[in-house]
Amino acid sequence: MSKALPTRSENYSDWYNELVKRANLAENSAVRGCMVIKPYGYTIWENMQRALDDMFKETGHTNAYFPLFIPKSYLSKEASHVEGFAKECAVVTHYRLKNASDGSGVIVDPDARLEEELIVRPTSETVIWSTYKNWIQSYRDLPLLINQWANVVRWEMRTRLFLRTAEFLWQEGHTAHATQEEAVAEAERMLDVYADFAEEWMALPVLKGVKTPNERFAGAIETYCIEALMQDGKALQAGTSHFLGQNFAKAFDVTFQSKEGKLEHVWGTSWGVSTRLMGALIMGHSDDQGLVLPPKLAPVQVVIVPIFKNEEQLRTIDDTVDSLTKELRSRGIRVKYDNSDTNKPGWKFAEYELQGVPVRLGLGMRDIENGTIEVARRDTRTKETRPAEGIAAYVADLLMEIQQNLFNKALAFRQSNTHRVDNYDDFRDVLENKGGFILAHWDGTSETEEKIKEETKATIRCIPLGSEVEEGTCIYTGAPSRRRVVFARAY
RNA sequence: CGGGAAGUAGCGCAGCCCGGUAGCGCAUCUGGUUUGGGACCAGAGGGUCGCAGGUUCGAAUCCUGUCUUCCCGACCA
Repeated sequence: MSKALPTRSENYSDWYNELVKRANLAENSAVRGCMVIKPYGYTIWENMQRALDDMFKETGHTNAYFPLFIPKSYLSKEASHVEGFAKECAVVTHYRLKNASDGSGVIVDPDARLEEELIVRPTSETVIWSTYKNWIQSYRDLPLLINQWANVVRWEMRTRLFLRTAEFLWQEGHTAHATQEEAVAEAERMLDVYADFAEEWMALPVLKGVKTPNERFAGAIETYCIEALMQDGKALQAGTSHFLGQNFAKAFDVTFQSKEGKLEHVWGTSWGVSTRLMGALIMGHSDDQGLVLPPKLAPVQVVIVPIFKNEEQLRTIDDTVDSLTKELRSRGIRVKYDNSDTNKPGWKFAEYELQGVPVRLGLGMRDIENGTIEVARRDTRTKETRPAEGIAAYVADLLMEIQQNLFNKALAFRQSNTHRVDNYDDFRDVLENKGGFILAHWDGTSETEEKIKEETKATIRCIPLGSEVEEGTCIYTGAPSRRRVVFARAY
């Protein structure tokens, strides 16, 4: 690995791409639009999965698994749903290969055409609702609260590591309820779960809101979302939760008998977050030295680097570190002791910074003599020498402080990059020169939304939940408006 | 699918205009000196120059075709 990353200010895209590769998170695969997630990156994803999964369990959900392939006829049962996904589906048409008669290699056997094509799932509503039809008969079967961890495929034209890939990993929850109120409450509850996860684990503040009809999930009545702000001033949709109404229940004829004995269609929700969260995590905190990870998600929370001139010194340091490591581990801290002699300390310092390890402890003969230890924190890039006595407790506190500090920094960044704007000129000016979230009045029509998007590339990220009513006029048409919505350019 | 650019060692690139049998940096291996912020010296290994044709005594270099990748658009979590 050679020297410095591109800087964020020079070229944000280059910086991001290089960072993802150099920090060993992921790389492009030879397979079109697909990504290889490397062990280090995958470990972060696993940490996210574990935390999310616990939250799903706490809210009463269980995991299950549904097929990768969706018969074409399933996908087309809900009209707006298929329309939304039709343009990005991978389709299986054959089930066998054979040797070419001219010996040129293997070809698709034309005799092995499938009677009905199979779609590689872009999302699983259709297979799942076709299954739910058999699982639900009575109100006693409800609510049905299921989540699946899976991969999905969307044939994207242009891809970017973690943010947009042809195949990605995600979780998708699919629930069925007896009443509309309960389903809406579920969609809102899961949005809260996502927001809590983003803020408490990823240390990223998010805006909660609902999408405009234009941006709504294909087949949903209402799409809730969380939106995060990246360091280049662009928005990133970090998670969505959909109230599906009875759309899928009707399309797949999923009914139940109520207490009163009436046959009714169930009410549905679906919600998901993907490996895109990795992109949000990277873009949200990292700097020109590399990745910055919140301690709660970091595969390694503390790295210990010995500084030694010979074998004998190393053995002395090893002994000291051994008890320190045990003490840290007993507090549940993930520790790595890198006493390899293949790289010098300076190289290790730079490398672990690149990988975003929150805390680094440096220990040499000087420290052993003085009873000290060097503590370096990744978030502020500051170092201090502290007494070795009580260092484990200090580090445990420091990790929590770093977690909080990252959130505070991200929140302060979002606040200073959120602008209230009252006319179109200012709107364009802020968009071009500052970026960030723009709070502006909108007349509520799709036409206006489309025009603004065409002219500025900015989209309505969300209509914030719980925002106060404020009389105003649309920045584009001047028509009356009763609340501000959030505009931004987005990933 | 439109508009650009690029395919040469594991990675990043030069060489191409003006044909003469392939080079640099990083990485790797060996030996030595080093080790508190990305060490240094010496040596070594590694490439049918994307692929297929053509021109030529001779092609990484010129011509034709083709494939792939990347960037900018259309599409999207």
